[in-house]
Formats: sequence, structure tokens, C-alpha cells
Amino acid sequence: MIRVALVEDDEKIRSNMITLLEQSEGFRCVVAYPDAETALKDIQNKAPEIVLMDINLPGMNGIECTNKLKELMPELLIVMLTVYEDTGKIFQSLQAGAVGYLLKLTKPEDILTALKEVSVGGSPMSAQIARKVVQSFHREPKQNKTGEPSLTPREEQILELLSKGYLYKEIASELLISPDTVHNHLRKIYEKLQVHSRTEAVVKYLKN
Amino acid sequence: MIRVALVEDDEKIRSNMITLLEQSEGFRCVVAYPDAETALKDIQNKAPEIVLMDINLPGMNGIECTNKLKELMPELLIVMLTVYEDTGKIFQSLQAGAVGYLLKLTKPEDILTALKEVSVGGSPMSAQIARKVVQSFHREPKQNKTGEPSLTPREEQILELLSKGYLYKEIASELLISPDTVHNHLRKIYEKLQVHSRTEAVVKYLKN
DNA sequence: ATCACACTTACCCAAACTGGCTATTGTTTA
DNA sequence: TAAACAATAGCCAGTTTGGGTAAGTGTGAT
Repeated sequence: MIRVALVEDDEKIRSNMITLLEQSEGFRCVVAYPDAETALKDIQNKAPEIVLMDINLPGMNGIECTNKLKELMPELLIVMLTVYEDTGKIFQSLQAGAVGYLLKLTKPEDILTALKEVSVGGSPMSAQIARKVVQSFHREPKQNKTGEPSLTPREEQILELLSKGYLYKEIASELLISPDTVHNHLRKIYEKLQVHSRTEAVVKYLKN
Repeated sequence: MIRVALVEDDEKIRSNMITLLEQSEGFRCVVAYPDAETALKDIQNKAPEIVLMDINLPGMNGIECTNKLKELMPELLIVMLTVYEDTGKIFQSLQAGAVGYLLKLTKPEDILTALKEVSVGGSPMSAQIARKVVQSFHREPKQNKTGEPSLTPREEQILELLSKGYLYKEIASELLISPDTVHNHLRKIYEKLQVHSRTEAVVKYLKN
């Protein structure tokens, strides 16, 4: 018997899911919360094995709730349930400690299959999500042959100062050139790095 | 018709796999190599869509071969095929550019299913492997040193997006709040971190 | 000796950002 | 209950930044 808890604000989805679980052999819906806060306060009393967690919740969102739940109960298996296949949300969820990622449009029987899979040590996710997860491991083969984003010494120097948060005019007075020149170097740098703001440039620079 | 290439030194497994593929609707085994070196020299002529790659090969191993193949043909879909469910090998393979990870004891029909899944953008792996991959994303809940300014969850969230170079209004629409609110959170963040620009804040943040 | 390119300066404009202020709502804590 | 604080939202003023355009100098290579 797999004990499942729900965290889902949409009442209709919630009741559908409860019905699905209760009518299915081997599943038990031990509790259903409409928001993260209530779940965090009460869930330890219910001792579920798996939590089905909506991401878009009023108040605290499902990702943050996942974080806190895993602190309280590290063994808890949390599966995200959402409408969007948003890359950022997927990785945030996984980092927070989720073990699976299901889309709400998943067929009921497939949801049950996924929950069983979680219970026996698996990590169900859609094929597309799995590919994204796997791709996140791919390392770029180091290329610096043809399309090299190689900066000139001056550009490196300016990027270095940029990364310390200096203003254009501060960089200018440091290097004894005009702010307009700094501005121009920055344009070249942005073009080479394929970015459009100092923050993006600095982030790329700091990952060297 | 999915064009598959094999790299597998065991002659029996190789011929079994060729037979399986050739007898199956929708698959074509375009070539089978007994070692990595031969594969690297010849494979561009055969233009397969998917490569089934053994890990334990004589000479160059399958992971190194995957690395080199992806340099030659970045679009190639490489699926590892191995007897061991070794965590280290799994991650090395994924880093090298593999999109799937199958065990040799997988049933023939499941191998075909997995190959189809690869072809349509998925990343087949066993439940246990999926879990290991997902677990690798789990982050320890961070602990704060004494004296460090502690940001609220909301502030952390905003700083995270800020560090990706998002504009105020992009952060706002991502979090479903107004740009003015983002603006306000940023003020608090700057105050706590003792900085005066997004770049400085991001630099501090990235040195967590 | 022309060409390419790094480095430099300058002006303009629109968008984005920073920091000043105020204010409401809800929660937590003293 | 009052105080503190997080999160929300808004207004305003001034500054910074990003992108367009133009152009002058020096150096090294073909």
C-alpha cells in the first residue's frame, strides 16, 4: 500500500486525484492540502511515502515547499505535478529534492504507474524532460579553433573591472581612457560573448 | 526507418543485436564495429541516427569513443549499452554526450522501445539510473555562517533570476508580481549585501 | 602600400537601473 | 496588543547602460 499526500490548490484537480488514488488498488491518499504552508505544518503526522506537489501554489510555491519538506523528512519522495514543461522549474525542482516530474495532462493510469515507479526506486519523467536532464550533463568539447570568442587584452582588462561592479566612468578613470571608449569596448565584448548586459557578461566571465 | 550503428566487441552480442534490428519493423542496422577506433574512422560514411555503444571495449573505451564521436557528429544520438550499473560510468557517459543508458540484460523489445524513444527526443534509462541522475541534482540545504546577511526565500529567488541576466520586468512576469515589487526586493537585497548594482550583487551571490 | 584590426573618442536616444519616498496586507514575535 | 518584518505596489528623480552611427590613430601583415 503506497501512502500518497497531495499538495494542490485547484480543488477540482485535487478531488479528481483523491478519487483516482482511492479507487486504485495499492494506493491510499492519506491527505490533501490546498497550500504549502498547511502541508508543512501537518504532514509529519500523516507519514506519507510520496507527495504529489503542484508547483504553482498560492503563497509559498511547490519548489520552496519541496525544499522545506526534504529538510523535515529527508526520506520523503516528492513528485512535481505541473502544467508547464519549463526547464528552469524542472531543474529547480530537482535541486530542491524532487524525484520525479509529471505533467498534469498525463493520463491517470500513467500517473499511477509513475507513482509505483517512484516507490520502487525510479524517477519518472516525460521523455522530453529526461532528455533535458541528460543534456544538462553534456560537456562542451573545448573549442577555441574557428569561432573563438577570444577577447583582446584590453577587453579582458575591461571585463575584469566590469566584473568588480565598476561603473563605466570608474573603469575609464582606472584605465585613463574616456567612458565612451569603455562603452565601445563593452559593445565589442558583448558581441563576442553573445550577451546583452553586463550581468550576463560577468557571469560568463566568472565561469572561465 | 531508424538507422542504427553498433559498437560492440562481443561477437555474439553483436550478431544478436544485428538480427534483432534487421528483423524489426522501422529499424535498420547500417553497420557494426568491433572496436572504437574502426568506428571513429568509418562512421561518418554510414550516417546513422543512433549509435548503440558498448562501454567495455578493447583499446579505446566506449566513453572516450562517445566523446570523439560527438565532436565529429554533434547531432548523433549515442546510447550506452553495458552490463554494469556503475554510477561513475553513467555520469561519465552522460558528460561525454550519451542520451541514454541501457543495460544489456534489457529485453529485446524494450531495447527497440528505447531506441524509438531516443529517436523522438527522449532519454531512456532504467528506473534506478534515472533516480541516480536525479539525485545528482539534489542540493544540500545551505547553512549560513554567522554574520552573513540572510536573504528571505523570495529575495534568494529574485537574486537567482537576476544572476541569469533577467530584466526587472522579466523577473516580474516569471514570479507573477509587479516590476515595482522586484525593484523593492532588489533594494533590500542590495542593502543586505552592501552593494549598489546588480553586477556586484550577482558576483557576491555566485561566490556562495 | 593597402588592408585588417585594436584602440581610441564622440554624440544621440531609449531603455533600464538605483535610490528616495509612501503605503497596504498578512504573519510572527515580543 | 503592539512591534517587527516580509511581501506587495506605486511615484519620482537622476544615473547608467545598450545600441546606433561616425571617425581618428597606430601596428602588423600581405
